[in-house]
Amino acid sequence: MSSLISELNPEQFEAVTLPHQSALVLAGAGSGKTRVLTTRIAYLIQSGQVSPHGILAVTFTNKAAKEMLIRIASMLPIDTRGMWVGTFHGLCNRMLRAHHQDAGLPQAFQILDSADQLAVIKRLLKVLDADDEKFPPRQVQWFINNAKEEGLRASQVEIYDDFARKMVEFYLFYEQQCNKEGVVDFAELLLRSYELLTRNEHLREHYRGRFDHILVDEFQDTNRLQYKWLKLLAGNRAAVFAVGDDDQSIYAFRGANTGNMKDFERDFHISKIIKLEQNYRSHGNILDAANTLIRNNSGRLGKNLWTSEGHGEPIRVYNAPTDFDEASFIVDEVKSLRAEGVVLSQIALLYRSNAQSRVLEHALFNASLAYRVYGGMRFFERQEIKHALAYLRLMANPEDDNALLRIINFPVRGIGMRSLEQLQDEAKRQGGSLWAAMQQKYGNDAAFIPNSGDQAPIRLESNQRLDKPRKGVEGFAVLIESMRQVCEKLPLPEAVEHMLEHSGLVAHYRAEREGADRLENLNELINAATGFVHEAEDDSLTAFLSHASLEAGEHQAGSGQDALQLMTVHSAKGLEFHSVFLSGLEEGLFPHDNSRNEAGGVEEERRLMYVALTRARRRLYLSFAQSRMLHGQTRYNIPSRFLHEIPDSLLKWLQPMQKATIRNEDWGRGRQGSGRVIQEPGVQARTSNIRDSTASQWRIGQNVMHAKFGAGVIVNCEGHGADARVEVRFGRIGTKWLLLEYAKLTPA
DNA sequence: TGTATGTTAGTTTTT
DNA sequence: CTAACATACA
Repeated sequence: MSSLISELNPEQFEAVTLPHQSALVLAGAGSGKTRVLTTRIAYLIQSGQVSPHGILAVTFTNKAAKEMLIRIASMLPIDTRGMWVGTFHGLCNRMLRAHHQDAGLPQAFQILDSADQLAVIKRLLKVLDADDEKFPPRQVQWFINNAKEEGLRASQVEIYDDFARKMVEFYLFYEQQCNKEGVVDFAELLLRSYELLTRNEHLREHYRGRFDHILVDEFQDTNRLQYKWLKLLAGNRAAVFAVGDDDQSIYAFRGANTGNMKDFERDFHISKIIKLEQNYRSHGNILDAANTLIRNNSGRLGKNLWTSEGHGEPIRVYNAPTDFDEASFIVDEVKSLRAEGVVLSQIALLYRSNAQSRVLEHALFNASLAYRVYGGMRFFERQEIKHALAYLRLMANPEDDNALLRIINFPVRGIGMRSLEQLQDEAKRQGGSLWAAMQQKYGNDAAFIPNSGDQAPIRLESNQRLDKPRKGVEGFAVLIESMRQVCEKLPLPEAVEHMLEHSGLVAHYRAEREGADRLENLNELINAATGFVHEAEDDSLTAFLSHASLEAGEHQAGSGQDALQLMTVHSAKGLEFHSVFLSGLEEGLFPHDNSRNEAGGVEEERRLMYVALTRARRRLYLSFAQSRMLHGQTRYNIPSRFLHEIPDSLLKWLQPMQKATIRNEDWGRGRQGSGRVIQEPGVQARTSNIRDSTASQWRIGQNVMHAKFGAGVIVNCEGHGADARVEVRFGRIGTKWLLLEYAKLTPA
């Protein structure tokens, strides 16, 4: 026991050993948040205050949940598999599976991921003959999810105009369709579970009696519904231990509600907030930069990171003429870092939006530096995997129209629009699923399924193709039903293999020119099933399908080789690196243009910046480019306001290497007025102070100052003499056309 | 039914 | 500029 808690600092110790009461722990970046959370769980169990059974710990990502379980297992000699540790969605799924009848769901209900959900909505809008100009499917999806995350059913949504009326109508149809098919989307998992506990007093009391301690990770990311769910589950008995950091709330755009922290204080009568402010990750300068920056936000709960380590190196800032130069600067620095002995996997290249990775990748590729981009297509989202899963889903739950439509003619088996329309009409007439309509049309199971009942299972040798004798819709129905019968009796991996072979998927991709990768992925699906059977408590097909929906899998097969890490700032949250390059620090990019109009948008961007800064342990580079190719156009941006929010004393402005291509413009020096130009070996001073004022004082890309609007950059020029006008992009105001004769512009 | 061309949008993302 | 999506055509 003492070994568990002996190495904690006083605040961590207090948090870990808190008696049975609800608490809010404000855990700064790198302050040992996960450690506190898992150590508390171990402490509670080891000290006999609670059994593993009485704990519920919830996180947002599968990765975090897995990490938590691993750490608990390393501290305690217990089997963690039965513990209620998981994501909100995972735990809700678990609850709904256990009480599917009470929740009004079929036993094998399937989970729709976002893409599936969108497909259902598109289908529905088509059936309703909705104008997809006025009602884009994505917006309908957004509306429905938003409503659900507010805890509202279609019948409960307030209708304030015709548009909302239409949206609610779609929502209602969508609800009915999902119920008919026995499918639930992500938000539905939460909402169903919430409603189940609300309505069913018996169950509510059961779970309230069971969970003495509820622990919540990344509490600042909870949405309204998740908060209500927690509150409902906790009742007035459980101790809720919420850990979070309001300064790292970067998901408001998807419903995260920082207000939950303040509500939590009130609703759970939190008398004292424990703050973890000692940072074990970064050197002082980095923390000072982050602290100063975030102080510009209002309504913070308040927190200041500190370290017992020294100041460390200054933060390096680089002002590049173009995005291309910025990339090559990064490449050069990475090379010298590597020469100093920093491994590539400890270096991160961060950017605000994915589009920015392109120019970086290009430069890295040319320099033959190994890199890995995060955030691409994930395993269970791949087309071929989606197809395979659709077969499995249809076998598990034939009412799943979405799955059926995906594969009824894939691989092609001669089912065209006409047969499909007939089927859909029939389904509409019956008010049932497509599968049901199929049976109606082609007779019931017994009539068209060979070898059903108690006879020996169909023998499926590789030379015997089931889909050969019967074509079209009937053939498809026979195929699915016979595969279902066979797979029922097989262990999961073999069932998957059987399906892959007999569905024709393998043959299809084998015939395809570019199908090798897809075949490999299909093979990997069998491996995934094998792995799942070994790890999971429940190794049924339904459980595997839930797993596939809830856990889309690692982004890419980690090649394992040492490589640079490229990712958005969002995906870097929770990670740390020896060295971090943050590129594209420009107004319009970071903070992003689209955030400027949103309420609290810039503050969220600032929190994002805060997250970015605090990823670095030892060395931090900030860079921006004066011109950048975006959407096929060259954009001229001014440096990000965030750069100006970091004290000069922490920064070291690097100078570009002198190259033959350097243009004689006013780049290559530090921020105006800073006067802090520090030379370092290998880096030369700015090219020249001499400006050719006669030729073109005002040129595109020129930085200027305006008395009223402040710093800007010229993005366009036209006219001559008294008519001469320039278009200037200012940070906050946007772009303006100014007559040179009147606007008092000065070069900056 | 698949290809070919045109159109349009283009933050962040986990479940 | 590109990639994804949609509509048009063979």
